[in-house]
Amino acid sequence: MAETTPDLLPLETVLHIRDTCLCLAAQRAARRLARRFDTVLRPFGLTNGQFSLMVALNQPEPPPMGRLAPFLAMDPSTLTAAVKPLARRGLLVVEPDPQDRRSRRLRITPDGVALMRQAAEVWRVAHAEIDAALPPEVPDALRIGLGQVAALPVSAA
Amino acid sequence: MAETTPDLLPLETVLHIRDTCLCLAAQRAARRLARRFDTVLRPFGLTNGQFSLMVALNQPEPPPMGRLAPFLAMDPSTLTAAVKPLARRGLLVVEPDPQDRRSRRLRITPDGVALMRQAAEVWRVAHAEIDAALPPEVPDALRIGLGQVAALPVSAA
DNA sequence: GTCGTTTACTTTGATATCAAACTAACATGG
DNA sequence: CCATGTTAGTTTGATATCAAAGTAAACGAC
Repeated sequence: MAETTPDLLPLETVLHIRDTCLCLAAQRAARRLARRFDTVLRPFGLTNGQFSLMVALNQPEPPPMGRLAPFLAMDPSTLTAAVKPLARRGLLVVEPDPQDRRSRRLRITPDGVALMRQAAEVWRVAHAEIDAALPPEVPDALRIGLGQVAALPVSAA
Repeated sequence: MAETTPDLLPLETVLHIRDTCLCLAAQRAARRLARRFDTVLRPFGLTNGQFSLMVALNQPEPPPMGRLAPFLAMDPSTLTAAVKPLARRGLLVVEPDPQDRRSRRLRITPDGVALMRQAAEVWRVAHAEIDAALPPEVPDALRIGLGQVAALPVSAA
């Protein structure tokens, strides 16, 4: 009787991690939501992340990248990369800040606004479907909890 | 007085999306958690996603990729790519299933088990820190809510 | 048996993600 | 001034992510 399987971690450890790890739970839920929004936004050539970024640009003053990255909880270099396809399509323009030439502000263009008007409507429909598919108390509970997780410090106290 | 800003979306629309979009909230929280676990797992050369995958391999029967992808809510092609660096390091081996040669099972190696024994301990510490940093009712509420989101169908009903 | 269909996975091409190292510009102490 | 330190973004290299198209094997109807 050949030994084909190496020793494993204790089963209880594995089940404990699988059932309690918030990182895994968040990744799974985030992927599922991302795929749903990617699907409905595909007619506009936008991904869920591009949509969220474009929403954040709807401010009277074009926000500098240094404010957007923390808001989206993403690395500055990720934002640099994310801007490129949107700028290439003319949905936003990158403007150096005259007051501080290190800083770059992202300004949504009229084309970007026009696209987002339509995209916001399909967002509304898709989000209503998700809200309706969850038990009524879940969406708000998630907003509160996810907000507190996003507000956690990057490293341990 | 030059017009420098194009028309924007209605402010109330933007604020509504920003404050209620579960997709954005999940992405932000997932990124924050991912970065924290990436940090503590870095000494082992593992990312949070690699850790979750390796945890899932601790089964008496090596699971086929076709079961792992849905469990992790990821695309099969993403799993194919994720396996490569782990196989290259000898932490797992890919075994064609003799019963169905289309199917491939992922078997954790003794090296993989040894690494995961250590990694599981830092996971425990890091996760306890996160639990402690959140209001006491939040972690369980998130587990429930995130589980229900992950269980949503990929496309709308 | 064999042809069409379905299933399991891979490949390709594009974007997403971050760490580390880098550049440019501001800021400040001397 | 200017030398030093800090801040804002970018680049590079690696992995992560998915859609679309492709390959190979199993299945099912006939």
